[in-house]
Amino acid sequence: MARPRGFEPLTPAFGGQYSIQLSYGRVEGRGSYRRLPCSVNQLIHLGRRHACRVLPAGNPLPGSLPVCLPAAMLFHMAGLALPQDLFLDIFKDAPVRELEPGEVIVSAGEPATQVFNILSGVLRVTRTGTDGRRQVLAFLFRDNFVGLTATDRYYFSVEAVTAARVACCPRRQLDERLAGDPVAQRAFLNMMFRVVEDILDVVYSLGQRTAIERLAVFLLYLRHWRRLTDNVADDSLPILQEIHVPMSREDIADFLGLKKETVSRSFREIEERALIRRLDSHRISVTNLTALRELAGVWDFASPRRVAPL
Amino acid sequence: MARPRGFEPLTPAFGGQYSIQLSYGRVEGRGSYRRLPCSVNQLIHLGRRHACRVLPAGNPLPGSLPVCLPAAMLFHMAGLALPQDLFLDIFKDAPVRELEPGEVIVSAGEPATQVFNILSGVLRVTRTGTDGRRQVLAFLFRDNFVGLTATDRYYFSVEAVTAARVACCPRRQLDERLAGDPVAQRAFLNMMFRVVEDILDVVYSLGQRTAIERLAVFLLYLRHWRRLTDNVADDSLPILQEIHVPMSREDIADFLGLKKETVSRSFREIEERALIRRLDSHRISVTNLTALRELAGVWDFASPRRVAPL
DNA sequence: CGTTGCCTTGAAATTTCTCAATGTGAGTGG
DNA sequence: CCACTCACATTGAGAAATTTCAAGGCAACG
Repeated sequence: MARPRGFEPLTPAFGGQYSIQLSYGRVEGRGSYRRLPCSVNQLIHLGRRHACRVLPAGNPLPGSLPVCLPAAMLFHMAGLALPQDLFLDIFKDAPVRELEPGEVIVSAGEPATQVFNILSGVLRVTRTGTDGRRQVLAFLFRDNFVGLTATDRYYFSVEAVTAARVACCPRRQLDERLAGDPVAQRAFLNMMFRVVEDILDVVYSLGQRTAIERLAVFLLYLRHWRRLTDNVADDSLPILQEIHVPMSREDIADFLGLKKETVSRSFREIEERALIRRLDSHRISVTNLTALRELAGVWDFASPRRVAPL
Repeated sequence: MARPRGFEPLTPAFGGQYSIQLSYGRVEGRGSYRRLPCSVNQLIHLGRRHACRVLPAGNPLPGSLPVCLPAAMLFHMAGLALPQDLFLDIFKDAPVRELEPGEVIVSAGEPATQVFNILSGVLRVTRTGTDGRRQVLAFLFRDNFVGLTATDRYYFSVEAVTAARVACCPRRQLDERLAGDPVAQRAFLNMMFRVVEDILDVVYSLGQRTAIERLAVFLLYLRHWRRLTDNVADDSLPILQEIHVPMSREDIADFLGLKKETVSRSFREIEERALIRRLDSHRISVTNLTALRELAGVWDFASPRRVAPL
């Protein structure tokens, strides 16, 4: 089945129920990557020639409602291995899963039986509404941890953005570890504080910043993570001049609360202001870091990550 | 000094440094409520006749940057007293502070020495950027707890929206309590999970929902809190038909990432669709709850608040 | 060398914001 | 008791930002 001109390709395969989002229209059905849930003509007749993406329908969770509710516990670790990350030893002998781009390791609605630690690669944490709108809640990098929830089911999905390696550990094991070790539990709690702070920054961004400012913050955020994952101590090292953008424009858009076209245009505007140069669509060279920071309103993310001593 | 026609009144007094925000323009200076930091003519000459509000300048924190960084640890308790809220006894003999509307109990940048438990009234948690943009991170209701941070300074401000009563307790006391009682610490950790879930809902709202949808969610959220604070068991009780909106349009706007005019217009649109009636500006009568829930995409907030048993 | 899977760009539509003016209800002083 | 002021709230009109829809562009791949 050839893709008609103007149609965008579909995102990689999922299993199960789909909703096809055609900017405001919606069809439901079953299908997989190569096989559309309905004919292309049917899509066209639905009013728009611009089928965008196939998303798994956001599953309403038992006892609660689609999206606005308890979403997830996820969390960023401090990045660099800090002394208080004491509970990490549970991952020492844990089995490692190799992920292909697009592969799903956590599906919203499934029982939350496992927790994960990212060894390499980039993943995204998403929440999709029943109407197909998707919010990327976070990107996960090396040494990030994800999977714990307050309730017994995941309220978010986690998919690989790039090829990735992930250590998997039964959730019960973590629970037991924390129950038996108050120090580890305290470390865990401290990390939660940082997570909350990080998410509140996202709230500020989404609520107050303009599109171009959000993108500027995002670029600095990627630069920051690059620095952490590669253990670059010096902030001014030339290797940091280039920012690697592993995720698609669509992922960025869903993270920043924009549309992919707006993300493209914001990239262009930042480039026109001579703050960056686009080497290719996944590599950015920063030509004026100071101005980029000013635009973002953020100097650096390497702020007090260390937790106040107990 | 008479207020010229067209000018909006200034918000109540703060101490210290101010920034006057006149939609995009900005002056700095010192002053108090009645005495402007500069003459009205000076304001007018700055370009716009529409002085809006006096805000304390968002203070850049030492070692980090203005806004995007570690913002705050705050958190919502489950509302109803749940068995796992074991650490609350530290507030039993704590001194109680009576707050007037607008009174500040936590200022961003100050050392984080106290934690608070709300006994009655409504407060708001805010983060203000150096350019005067303000994001309301959360509203606090009865039995909410606020004040703990990962670092030793507050990264947010807390002010009273209505008259309120707040129990104050030294932070050290809470730290000691948690250090000595793993069960309380686990309860605390579980509450943090719920906080993260709540905040991620806000992220979804700000990123994906339209103005009118955000307002619909917000109304349901207020209804939910009314239910919790007043211990209304039955969701369909007529007392819940009326929603009390204690905060100003500006507060709502800064919470939802909109402007106050947009909030007003969204209220009107929801009213025109016959989902609500505006009794007065602080009281809303819900005429079609089902439709309101559909608009919000949220059925209820009373979802799994209880944490999975340890 | 055409297909595939993104990315970019343009133009028009829509939403939200800005600016300005007016409305309202609760106090307040004459 | 009656203006008046004050502190918001509402509304309208035009501007700006963002999204929608449409059409190409480009690099990788078989």
